[in-house]
Amino acid sequence: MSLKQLKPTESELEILRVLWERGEATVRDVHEELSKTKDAGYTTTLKLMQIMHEKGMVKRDESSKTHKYAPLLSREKTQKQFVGKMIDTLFQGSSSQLVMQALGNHKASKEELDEIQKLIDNLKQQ
Amino acid sequence: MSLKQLKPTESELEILRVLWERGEATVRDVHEELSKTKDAGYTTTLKLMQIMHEKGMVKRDESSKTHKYAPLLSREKTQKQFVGKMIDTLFQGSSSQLVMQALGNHKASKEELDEIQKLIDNLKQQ
DNA sequence: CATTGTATACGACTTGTTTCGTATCAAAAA
DNA sequence: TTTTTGATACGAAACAAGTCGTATACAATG
Repeated sequence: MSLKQLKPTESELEILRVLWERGEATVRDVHEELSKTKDAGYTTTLKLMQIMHEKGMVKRDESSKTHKYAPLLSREKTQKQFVGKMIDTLFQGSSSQLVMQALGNHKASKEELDEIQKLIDNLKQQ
Repeated sequence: MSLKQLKPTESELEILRVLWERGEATVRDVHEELSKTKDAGYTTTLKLMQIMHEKGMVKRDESSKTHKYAPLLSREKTQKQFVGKMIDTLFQGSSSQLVMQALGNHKASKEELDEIQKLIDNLKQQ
């Protein structure tokens, strides 16, 4: 029953994105942030966050009237989970194919490329 | 109304995976392949593939009693779609972060690493 | 104290996905 | 020709996600 297999939905990921960024946020914080790109009512966001709380994805500080939410899933674990799944179903198990896709279609700065190169050098040494 | 915005579900991706691999397959082919890792009845797979046909995700050759299905979404386009989405929602828009994640957690062979290195060299030149 | 504004709780509706039972059809086997 | 086998079609149930209306609580303000 660990957190490992909790798989956030699309909307839950959007909320988590905000929580990861801020560390902690109220429903209104999150809702305002999401409103920039999406239009759903306040109670929709509220309900979603309540459900996430039930599922154990976020923790809730109820000490004041206005609850504060914080993520329980780490960004890293979640990234790992999704990347793994994606490599399996979409890239025939080959991480390098995913890498080529990502680098080929989405620009990265010279600095980022340098960093990746460093990582590759490291991996090759082992 | 292009194919661009068709977003395959989890189950649809599994079916597409088989179709991409084989180029063309019957419902039974697909179902047998999926049975290895999943247990759902034959008619479930059938229905799913019929719906995919309605949605325009696959084409269907009905010239013989046993229909043959083939993908209409390309693997590349679909990969691109999902990778893009993922970079946005999970990697703050940074492709290199996704790359680091993928390389860090999932082994790649020396040959693959070489290939990636070549790609990076190319990208740097521009 | 009454009103207003801002919260949470909760139930219910809508839409989409997955599942499967059953009907039907056609070709191959008996 | 009758039966059996293997295929598609189709409807409906089960489930899940997302949406929102409304009830209710409470504190700040008038």
